[in-house]
Amino acid sequence: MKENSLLSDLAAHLFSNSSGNGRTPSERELAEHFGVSRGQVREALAILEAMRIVERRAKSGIYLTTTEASVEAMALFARAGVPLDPILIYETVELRKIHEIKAAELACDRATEENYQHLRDILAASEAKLAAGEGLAREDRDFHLEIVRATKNSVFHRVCSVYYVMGEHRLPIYFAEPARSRRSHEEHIRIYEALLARDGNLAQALMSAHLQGAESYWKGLIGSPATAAG
Amino acid sequence: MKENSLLSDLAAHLFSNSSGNGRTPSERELAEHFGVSRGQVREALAILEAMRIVERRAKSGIYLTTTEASVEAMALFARAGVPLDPILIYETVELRKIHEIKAAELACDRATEENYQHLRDILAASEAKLAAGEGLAREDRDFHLEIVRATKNSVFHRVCSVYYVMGEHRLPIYFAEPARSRRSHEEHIRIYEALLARDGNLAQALMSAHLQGAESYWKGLIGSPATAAG
DNA sequence: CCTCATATCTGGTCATACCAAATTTGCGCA
DNA sequence: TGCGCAAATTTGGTATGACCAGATATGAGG
Repeated sequence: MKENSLLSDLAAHLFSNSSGNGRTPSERELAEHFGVSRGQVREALAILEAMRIVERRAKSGIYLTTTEASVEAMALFARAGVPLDPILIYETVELRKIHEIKAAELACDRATEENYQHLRDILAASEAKLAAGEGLAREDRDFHLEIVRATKNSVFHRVCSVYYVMGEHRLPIYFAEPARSRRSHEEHIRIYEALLARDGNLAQALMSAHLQGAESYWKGLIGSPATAAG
Repeated sequence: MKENSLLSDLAAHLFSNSSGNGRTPSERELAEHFGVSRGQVREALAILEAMRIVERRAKSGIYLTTTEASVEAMALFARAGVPLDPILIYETVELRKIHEIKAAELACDRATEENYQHLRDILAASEAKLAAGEGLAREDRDFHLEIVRATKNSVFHRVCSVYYVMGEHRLPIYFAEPARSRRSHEEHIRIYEALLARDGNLAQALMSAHLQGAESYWKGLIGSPATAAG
């Protein structure tokens, strides 16, 4: 779990210490602030630039470019604790629905015994967590990603993995409510049964209803997405 | 168009010059090979590591980790001219279908006059290209991405942008055939009309049929995806 | 208050050096 | 010949310092 803490810290720092025009402190200042060499700062900045979080202009400075940030960048932000624009969260949930309802359908055709076994393991782990009064953040993520994995489309899995990283800090909050964890778990069981029966339509419907709960939760939390227009 | 050529070249070089266990040449060797300082190589490697293309093990070496590469990494590969695993291409096309059919439906509800104007501009540009006997690679990408943009979901757009970067080298080949360009263009027109009529079902159906053509093309080119199982 | 020359700042790049752990080499022993 | 272990080497991780040239800020002069 060591990860690259400088990268996360730097990303967070840049957002707190940028002037109106999005200009951040210079490499030399950042190096001094974090107590590392300029080389280390440059390495981290290279990554942030590849993620389109910042733009480095020669002989001028480093500027934030949030509007163009890639999805991988958003995951990094979430990890670093940088608050994401609520609209982005709402958009992510919508995209997640598109992905996972389709994944449920495809998984009905393509899931192998290995996938089913993993799902059973995850459900068992969930039971244990529930019995212990703990939240299901990790198990929820594992369950959903295993279904995506069952589509046998690795690109699909790569894409979906990203927004679960984004939710790393948020899911535990969502599942802090025991009633929510239990209901989610029971819905997972029904989805698993539909997958096992290879009933594509049922799996889609159940997944849709399941995700609707999450969508409503976020909607209620961040208010109307009407401001997203424009 | 300058881009970071060292990054692309390095990625390509690592694939050509790695030993059986995936170990690549050392930083010092790479620096000498490309005629740059070790610092530059490290900056590029930091990005490749962030993309999960390589793993740097302290005091040991740099190792390829293709299986875990992110989608952004795949786009980088494509740009660098590194041949992608045909299975990945097939998987990407499948994912694209999932995305864009849904995007067409959503766009019917959310497209604004600005979107329609952009689509008209792109179609006009396509006509011009066709008249000049040129391929429609760029216009095809712009058309499809504009529909995704019309969903007003920026995360959606970010995700979809990635695999158009991946196709940068391939699309021109696809559209080299004039008959294909013309048919594609005519299908675009029909899709535009469905969007304008805000007929979600029709737009989905047309988009599905349109993408089916591309899927067949790739399928025929790379053979049966049966080997993707397992 | 505006203009323009000058001093300063900034990213881009390179060369070197040291560290400590991983890896390889090779000597000596069985 | 084969094995084991210590010494030499390689490797990534990190820091320091320097130079370049263009962008930027500063300030004197009109």
